[in-house]
Amino acid sequence: MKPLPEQHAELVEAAIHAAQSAGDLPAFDLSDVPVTRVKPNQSGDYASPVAMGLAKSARMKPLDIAHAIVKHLPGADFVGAVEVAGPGFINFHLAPAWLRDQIGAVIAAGAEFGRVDLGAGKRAQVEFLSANPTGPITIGRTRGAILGEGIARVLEAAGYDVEREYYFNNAGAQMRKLGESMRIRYLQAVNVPVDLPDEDDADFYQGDYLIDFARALADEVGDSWVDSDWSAFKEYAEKRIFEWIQASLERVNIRHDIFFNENQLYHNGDVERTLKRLEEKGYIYVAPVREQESDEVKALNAHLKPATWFRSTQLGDSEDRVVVKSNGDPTYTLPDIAYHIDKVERGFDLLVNVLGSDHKKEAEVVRMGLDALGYRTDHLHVVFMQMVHLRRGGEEIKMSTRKANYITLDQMIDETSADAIQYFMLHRNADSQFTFDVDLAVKQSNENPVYYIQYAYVRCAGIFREAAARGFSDDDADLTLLDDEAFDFLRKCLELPETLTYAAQTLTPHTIAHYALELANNFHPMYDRVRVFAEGVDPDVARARLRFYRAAQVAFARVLTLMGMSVPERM
RNA sequence: GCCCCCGUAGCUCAGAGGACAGAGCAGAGGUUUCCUAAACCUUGUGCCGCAGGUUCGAGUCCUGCCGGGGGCACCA
Repeated sequence: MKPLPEQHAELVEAAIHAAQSAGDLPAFDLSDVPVTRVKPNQSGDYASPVAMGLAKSARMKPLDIAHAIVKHLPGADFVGAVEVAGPGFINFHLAPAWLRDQIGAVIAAGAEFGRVDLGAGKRAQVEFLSANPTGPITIGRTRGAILGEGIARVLEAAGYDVEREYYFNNAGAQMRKLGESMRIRYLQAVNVPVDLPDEDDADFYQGDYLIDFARALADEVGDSWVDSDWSAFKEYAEKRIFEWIQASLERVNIRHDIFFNENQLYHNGDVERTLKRLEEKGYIYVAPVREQESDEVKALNAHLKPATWFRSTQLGDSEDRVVVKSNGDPTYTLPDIAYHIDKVERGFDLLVNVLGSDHKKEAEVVRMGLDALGYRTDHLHVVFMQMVHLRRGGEEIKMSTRKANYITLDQMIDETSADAIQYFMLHRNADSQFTFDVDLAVKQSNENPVYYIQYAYVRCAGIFREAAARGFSDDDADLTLLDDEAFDFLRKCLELPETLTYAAQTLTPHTIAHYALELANNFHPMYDRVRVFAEGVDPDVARARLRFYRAAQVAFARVLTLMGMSVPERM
């Protein structure tokens, strides 16, 4: 279904052209026709303030323009009463008959309800999580995972063909440290004396999980690995951690389509090729320090081993960036540019990358790298997210990843629920910090939006259980008997297409969470008054209401699914 | 120092250039012969950080300032 604001805008545009042809409006260029939703305390459902904006170019009073537009407005099944109000607003009321038909339309759409064709025929890729396999998914990474998956689902609902990708690096220094840490834990497990690095050692992974892995490994191979070096242990730890990550993700219904290993960019020569191409374009130089440094600094550092620099200042950067260190190893930047070239060359229409806001600079430099080589980057969007704080018992919990002072996704799920995590991780704008309140997430009351939303669906399901028990059917329901309050709720349901469109365009899945809460907010008070099986309800009215609740149920199932939440029949 | 984000009700936060600024929670009081009370009803709250500007119209866009957070590696 096309969003209603868009449908109204098309009518208004047609009306303006018709009015111009008829001489009721002068000729002028028309850009976008604005249509907004009308607030509940105003008259109408949708409104266009277009007349005010045209007053200058048409050299007419807004009210006269509005009347001219209304006069030439083409008919449409969804348009009921139309009025001009205030300084020149054109207010549209949805047609009652059309509204009644939407109940059947929503039911027929089912799981597809609200779908829009914004991305029809287009391919999108969402890269998210992309954490190196050095440890389990912590609460911060969870936000990235839920956000990425939320964006992917929104894009799918907006008609895109979506691929989910996980980019990882299992070759760098961090992985070597992991292997070393694992080796130490293994030696401990087989009772070989070994110095345990102290807890401030930045090279040592403190997590208990390595102790568990080491015990398991010792049970498996005995002490036959005591002379192995870090790489064997790295392999083992990596395998176990990846299994763990995927099992955790499975619990929140996240499955990536592609796992992209940074290594392949080295093996297939992409990294080297990227460097060469940048060099050919004159963006590369080799020197001990940045070429912008003073002669004094240069002379002072002339004896140092040179590094390879990307002249990003030519593309507006504040300083040039190292792409190959003086020891010959590339920095993260170079393979990252190569990776993005690969992504762009795979021909997606939309590329989304979910990153922590500490990667802002890096993302800019990668974009500059693509610009330098002439790749398009306008379809590349990076969604940055800020940190998650954790609160339990009214107190903030401090977390540090390396020091094993973290909380894993698994722990969070066990302590709260997968549904709570989905909702809370999604409900705030990505680029704002937010605090996950463990106590609130498990609270079974109206303080907790998770249950409030799910309960709306459960209440619908309850009605149909009752109907089945009584053998009462909604066939041939006469919807003219349906209550105004129910239609108000239906109007809210019909906002899903425009909400989805907006969420997809701005890559803001939190708007869906807000919408879901609004929907529940509109539902419960109505449910309280619009009863199906209560004393004194005429059977024909009951039939109409039952039919309506079928549509309401579809709407709640849809928003819950969009948020990755479960759709419980009972609570 | 440079860059990014934020500043809206007591709290947490929505807000897509349009009409009188809006949700949830917290506070106070009430509701159950009825499909689950994980619910409902009633009730108060705003110098939208400050100052300019653009606009017919600014919480929304621009500039400056103040306050808070984050980022600015030959780490990933």
